[in-house]
Amino acid sequence: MGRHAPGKPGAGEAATLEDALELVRSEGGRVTSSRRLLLQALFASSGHRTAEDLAVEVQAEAPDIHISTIYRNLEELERLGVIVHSHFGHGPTTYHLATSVHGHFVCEECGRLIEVPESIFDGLAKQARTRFGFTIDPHHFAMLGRCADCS
Amino acid sequence: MGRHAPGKPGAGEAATLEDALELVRSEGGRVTSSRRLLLQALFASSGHRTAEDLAVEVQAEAPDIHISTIYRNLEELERLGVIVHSHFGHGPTTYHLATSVHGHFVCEECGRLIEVPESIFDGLAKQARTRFGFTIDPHHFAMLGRCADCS
DNA sequence: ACGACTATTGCGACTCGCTCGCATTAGCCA
DNA sequence: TGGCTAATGCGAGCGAGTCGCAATAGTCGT
Repeated sequence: MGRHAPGKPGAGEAATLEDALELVRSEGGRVTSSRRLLLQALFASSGHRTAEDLAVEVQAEAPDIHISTIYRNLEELERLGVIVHSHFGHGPTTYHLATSVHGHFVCEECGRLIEVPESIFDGLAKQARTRFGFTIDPHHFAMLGRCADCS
Repeated sequence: MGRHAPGKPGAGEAATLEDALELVRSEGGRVTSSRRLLLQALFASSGHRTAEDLAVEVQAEAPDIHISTIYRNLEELERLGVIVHSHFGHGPTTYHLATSVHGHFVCEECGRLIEVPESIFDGLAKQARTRFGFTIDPHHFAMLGRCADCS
């Protein structure tokens, strides 16, 4: 816990919806209803959500909120460090709160997602660094393969 | 060496263009000029090629060959085990001969690609299997991060 | 060498997941 | 209350494929 996407100045974390809105405000952003609804959706379920998915939920409350607004807000919230996104093989980008960063294994056959502690990548990270000077980011892209049921 | 994408029945490898065409023929496929030109392009350079990229090269010889034909042939050649594809973060799918399968590190900042031996994933593979019953496929999707220059 | 059979092709239309420009709306602060 | 400008809705566009269909062309048996 306590880690977020690296490198962005002014990034911070938010444990509650109000914290997140406060963070938006403190950066000169405005608290709009689309922002609030989007954050509500994100805080309501702890899982991985696609933009489409979130749009449907937000639009249940306010049907006029456009998908492009969702994307723009997701981008902004990520810049602020409130959320992070990951890619699971084929299929759309998923977003979740930055408070729970972890690695992902995704089954190429059935699509099943397994959340794994980032520490499982420690050995690989070390080798990558010493042998190739490369710093891996195990969170951003999932590791693909086959789950127990499919292999 | 000697390993290819797992699981496909009838899969084989081809060391030369003629071997590959023979394999196509032996599976009831036809040796067409688009097939031959595509394989020529693939054998000519050992790197990672996108479909677009290959299309341009093929079309230099035969301008009428449509991009959809390229995609269909790439799919078929992969089914036969002649080539494999990988995904490098954002950006299009890349294809290369199955004779050199390896892992990939891709820099999220500058896009640089580092080819790494699959053995670097051995420790992770073992942990993934014992702790989660998950068999990783380190070739299909690249591991993202930062290269020495960008970190 | 000739058909017939059917794999393959070219073409165009379409999808998915975004991304962008632009005119309008609406937060926020004085 | 007004003004400044961030944010929004809308629609068009884009990259990377994917698909149905009618026309074409390899291959094989004779």
